[in-house]
Amino acid sequence: MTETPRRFELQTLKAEFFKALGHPTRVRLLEILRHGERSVQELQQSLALDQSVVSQHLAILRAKNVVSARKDGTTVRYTVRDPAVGELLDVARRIFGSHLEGSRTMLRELQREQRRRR
Amino acid sequence: MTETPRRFELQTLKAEFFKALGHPTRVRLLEILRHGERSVQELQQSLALDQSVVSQHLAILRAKNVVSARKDGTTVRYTVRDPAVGELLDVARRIFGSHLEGSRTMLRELQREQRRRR
DNA sequence: TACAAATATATTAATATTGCTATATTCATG
DNA sequence: CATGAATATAGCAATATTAATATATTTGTA
Repeated sequence: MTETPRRFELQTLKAEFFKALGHPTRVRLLEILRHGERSVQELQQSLALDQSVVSQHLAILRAKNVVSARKDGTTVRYTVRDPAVGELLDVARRIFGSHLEGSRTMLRELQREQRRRR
Repeated sequence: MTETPRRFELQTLKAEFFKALGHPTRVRLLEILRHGERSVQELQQSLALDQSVVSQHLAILRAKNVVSARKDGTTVRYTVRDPAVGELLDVARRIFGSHLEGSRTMLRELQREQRRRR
């Protein structure tokens, strides 16, 4: 019953978790949610995105256990499940604050890619 | 010049970074590399994977500036660019250590999915 | 019951990522 | 310069993710 997950599976879990954070919209959602509970509507307004888009990304975060939902009448309020998620975001911020050369290069590349795609 | 919002791009950078960690093989690579420099060969042997598979994942980590490569004769040695990456892995570990219910559920789901796929 | 508000889910076409296998590239040495 | 060793990259089919739109579901209220 207390069978410890094999190493491989643990790493898959971690990977899945990181993958859940691997989308700009979801990062934006979490940057808001880390400061407290928010309804879908509030999130939608903050991000200025379509309702279904927001719900879809929230569903992904829910599926990966990053956030949890609480129903209150017809509105659903989301919270970050573990405050450690905030730490992840902070660490990421620090990383891009520190070795700027790398991130600058990445920025340029991202911009070039985006241009190419239009 | 239309100046694109800076915040958005920062979050895209973060997302790209997390995406780089969003694969079991890459998590495994980083769990080794965080303890010090390793050659491709060493990594390949530790993970028991094909050479080209390892190189491909290393290329992705390089592209996202997670690791850097140093050439030494015909062998290439990789290191983690920022020790903060180790912190990310630790935080992830803590997350899966704490709210076990969630991760257990995720584990079961992952296993079910894997079975379904065969 | 009917209706509106707030969310969620289904569908699907466009893109992106994976996992292979095969082929290049780079570098040291005879 | 031919060769072998260590890495890297190309090419491509199979999957997975995304974005956009349409449709459901759930809940409160008249």
